Amino acid sequence: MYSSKLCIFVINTYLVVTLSEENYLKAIYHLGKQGSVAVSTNAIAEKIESKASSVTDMVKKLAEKDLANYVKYQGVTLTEKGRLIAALVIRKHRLWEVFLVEKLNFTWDEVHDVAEQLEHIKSLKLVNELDRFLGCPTHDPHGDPIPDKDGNYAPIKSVNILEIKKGEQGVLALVKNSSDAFLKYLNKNNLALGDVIKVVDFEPFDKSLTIETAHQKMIISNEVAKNLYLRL
Amino acid sequence: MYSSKLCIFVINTYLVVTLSEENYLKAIYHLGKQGSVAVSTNAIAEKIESKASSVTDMVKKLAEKDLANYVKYQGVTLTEKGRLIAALVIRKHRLWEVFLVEKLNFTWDEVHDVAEQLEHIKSLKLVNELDRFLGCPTHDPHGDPIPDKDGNYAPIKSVNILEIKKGEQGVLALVKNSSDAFLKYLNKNNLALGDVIKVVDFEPFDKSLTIETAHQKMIISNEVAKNLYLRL
DNA sequence: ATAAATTTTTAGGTTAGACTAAATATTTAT
DNA sequence: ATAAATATTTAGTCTAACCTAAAAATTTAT
Ligand SMILES: [Mn+2]
Ligand SMILES: [Mn+2]
Ligand SMILES: [Mn+2]
Ligand SMILES: [Mn+2]
Repeated sequence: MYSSKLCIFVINTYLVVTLSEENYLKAIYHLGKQGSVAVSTNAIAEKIESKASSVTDMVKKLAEKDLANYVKYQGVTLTEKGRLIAALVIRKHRLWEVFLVEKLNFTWDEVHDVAEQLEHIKSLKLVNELDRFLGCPTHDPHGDPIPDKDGNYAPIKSVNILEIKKGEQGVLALVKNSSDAFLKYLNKNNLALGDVIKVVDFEPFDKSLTIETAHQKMIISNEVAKNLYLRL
Repeated sequence: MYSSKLCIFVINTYLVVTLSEENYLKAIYHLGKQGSVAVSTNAIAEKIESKASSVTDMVKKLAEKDLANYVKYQGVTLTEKGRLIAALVIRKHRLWEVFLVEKLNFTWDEVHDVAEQLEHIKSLKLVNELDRFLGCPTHDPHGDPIPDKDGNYAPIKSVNILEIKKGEQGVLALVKNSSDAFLKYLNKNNLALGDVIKVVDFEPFDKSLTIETAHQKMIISNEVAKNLYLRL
């Protein structure tokens, strides 16, 4: 998907991207389908918890460095370079999350803040050795795919639980929301990645769902259901 | 050595110390016997590769935060708080160095730069779990002691090879210089931590030393000898 | 004891990355 | 089509962490 020439370029320029720039690239990547769809400065500001005016400044700098495409009033996309750097930051983030859960006894709701720091550590050897040490995992503790060293990952094949027919079941493979509140809700209700979940009933009134797991039968709100993805 | 009240205080204020402040605290700690002996702004500037005028600014800020004691023209020492924070940063640095060597196939000359980044990651759980995961090591890959969670470590009991009598031997336990050049010299000459080294002869002319290991007999310069410490 | 050399501080300036408030462009509603 | 609402950019500030050059203090040499 990315040329090896580009990879080598990025590897060499890699070190001159600041922590703040990495966070912007990541935000644009996440908001705009890997940076391919234009995102507004406002959307970025909200994601990054800053102000639109700060985003305008930074986005100009990214365009200057050929990491983003920016047209006034028309939003931002990523260049190939920008997209690859973003993917490599996300790769590190997710590998560190695996490390924290698998090796250091963190729970899936504890890893994100620390991974936000670790994702900025700059060392190619570190990330590649970490990958090897963890057994080259393909998914992080929340079911998100881990990009390989070229920034690529297999397309997600899980489907939202709301699109599954009554009576059918699947394995919980991905949670689309990694917020503390949501993950703690799942913990409290004994729902974890890998659980087999069966859709028992759908309530048209509030669009809630009755589901059944090995442990229990329970009702989940539409809001919760939106964030649960199953592998069939 | 540190009161637990202080530890709790530091744990709570910990997060408001910047990366740059941590580096200054570490420099003062290393230059002035754990910060107990006054160090000059020039010495700090050289260590940190900055300018004395920048150090003066920062040192005022550290004094402001009650992390350092600073009297104009008379150098800097650390307060108890400053000393503990410095020790905890060094703890992280050395634990990460162990991790890199033991788990990620780094060599002892490759770890320092990455550890310089990792030492600033802020998470109490991370450092304590890392410690446990590594089996609570007491020394890093260069033989330096690892402070415990209260910042304490056992006094070093190794002795410089120049102080050992002809004919006696010991185990290489510490290298006082972790520069790339020095560690690569040791690699090239097959000298590693844990090796048994015997002092065969001392040459008064240039103060060089003839030593013998399991693999070889060789001459080392006084410059090299100064950095080798043995456990008897 | 005084002058010279050295060290340290002060004064003033730069840059990255943030902010607020005002100006301008775009979108939505009438 | 025009006005109102919303989104975005510009202009001007701020702070942390650096810097250089000049001033002041301290140390060393005569
Ligand atoms: Mn995360
Ligand atoms: Mn995740
Ligand atoms: Mn080191
Ligand atoms: Mn070390």
